[in-house]
Amino acid sequence: MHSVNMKKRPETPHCDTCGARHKSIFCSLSPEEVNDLDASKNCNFYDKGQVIFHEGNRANGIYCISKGKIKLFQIGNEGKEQIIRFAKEGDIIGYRALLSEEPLSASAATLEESALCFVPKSQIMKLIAENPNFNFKMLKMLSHELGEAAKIITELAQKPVRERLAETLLILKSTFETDENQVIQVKLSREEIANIVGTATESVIRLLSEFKKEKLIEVEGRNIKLVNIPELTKVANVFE
Amino acid sequence: MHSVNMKKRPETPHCDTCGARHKSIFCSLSPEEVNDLDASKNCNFYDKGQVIFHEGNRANGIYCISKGKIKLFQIGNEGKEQIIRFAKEGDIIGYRALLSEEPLSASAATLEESALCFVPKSQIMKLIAENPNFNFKMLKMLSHELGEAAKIITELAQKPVRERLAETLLILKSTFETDENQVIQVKLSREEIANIVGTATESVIRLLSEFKKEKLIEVEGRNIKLVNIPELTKVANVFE
DNA sequence: AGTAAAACCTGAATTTTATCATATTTTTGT
DNA sequence: ACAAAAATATGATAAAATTCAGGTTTTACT
Repeated sequence: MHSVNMKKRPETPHCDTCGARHKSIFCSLSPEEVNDLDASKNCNFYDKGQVIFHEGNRANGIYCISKGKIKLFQIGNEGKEQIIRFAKEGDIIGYRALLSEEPLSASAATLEESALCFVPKSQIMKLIAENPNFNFKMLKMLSHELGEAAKIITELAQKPVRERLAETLLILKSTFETDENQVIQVKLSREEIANIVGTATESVIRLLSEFKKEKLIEVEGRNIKLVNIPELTKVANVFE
Repeated sequence: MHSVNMKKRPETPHCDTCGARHKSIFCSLSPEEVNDLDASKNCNFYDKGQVIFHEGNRANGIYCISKGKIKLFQIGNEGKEQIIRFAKEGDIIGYRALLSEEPLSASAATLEESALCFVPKSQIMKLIAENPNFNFKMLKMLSHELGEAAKIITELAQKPVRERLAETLLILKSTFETDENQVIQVKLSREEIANIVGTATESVIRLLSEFKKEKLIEVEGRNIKLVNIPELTKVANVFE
């Protein structure tokens, strides 16, 4: 038998008691709806670096992240990865293609060991149709994401690499939090950081060294510690 | 009395007979809903270059474009305009902020004389709540836009200016059509084109001259004629 | 029609960023 | 533990793109 890049484990939690659900778009479902959701879902475990879905494929449902960290990315014409956004515990992915009825616009891969629950299209459509609150949350999430995307467009178009990198570090902080030592709680390669910022890997390496010299950050392997956030904010040239 | 940058004219059409409505998200409303819509709307006329709404303000409704062409843009930190998207007859604008309940993420201004109907939030919310078809169209539009934004992000991050400009011309063609002479049906300054592409005005001027020399386009003032679309597509480096 | 302002154009200098080459360190697999 | 592979680092060079400066043309306004 050929090897499969997905492991199924017995300890799948019921949606009712799933911690991730309480932070998710499914947080305010009725007990009955939660049961329905649980009955329709399919939970799977993924190693670090595994692909969950591929750009261009059809979307048959969405994935709710029970545990772990995910990157969503497109492959540009020269084969270069562009990271579009991140998702973590309680986030859902794959909804854009599902709702637009277009092929998936991005691929998704895990950044660490993760557990994701697949929820079929029918279940999502049912919730949209029957639960106005859920529907409204969906509209809100989509339009929020659209606003975030517009911000990124303006920044990519107008800011130099140094500013974009500084801002990326701050965005990573607000997305994944920092521990008690101000270390960003996600491990990315220099190449992956470059694929967020939209630059060459060497540029990221050089600029991170600069930031280190300037005592803005400290670096230990893939751990990045934010030492001087006010100054980093200045470098990022953001005022909001 | 101070001058007001908005003119009201008597010949406002009823939504029922409005040509733009038939191309819009309101196209499949019931006769009763159309009456409701018409009763709630407020149609206004704008000169070329007038601002319809300002980034950062609260959204109290959406605007449906009855006639004309609109640019949506953000102002970057150095005060530079970044054009995020365009809208034309039958399109709506302002829905993102309305649905996310965030401040407007972009400003909107007319590119030519335009007529826009303002539809208050209550009316939109009623349609979303009571017309599942309308609601679904809304979800579809938002998620489609989100996909377009993701494409733009990858292109801004990865493609050189020359490719982006070529692609921008092709996008303008598909958004605003060309006349029988292959002239793109929108008039933009070189600076505005630069503010789509994310580059300096001089770069746009230089590259347009290049394209002209290479017989890809012909230029007469702000009219751009696409002479060799297959070759322009190659320059744009797009394959879809 | 005439003048001012804005837009457009072009060249040269400068800056930013990417690429290439190569060395070192770290990780991975056996 | 070891070799191989991958990731990180750094310098040198090249390419891309912006900025600046100076024109010309076009548009707008009185």
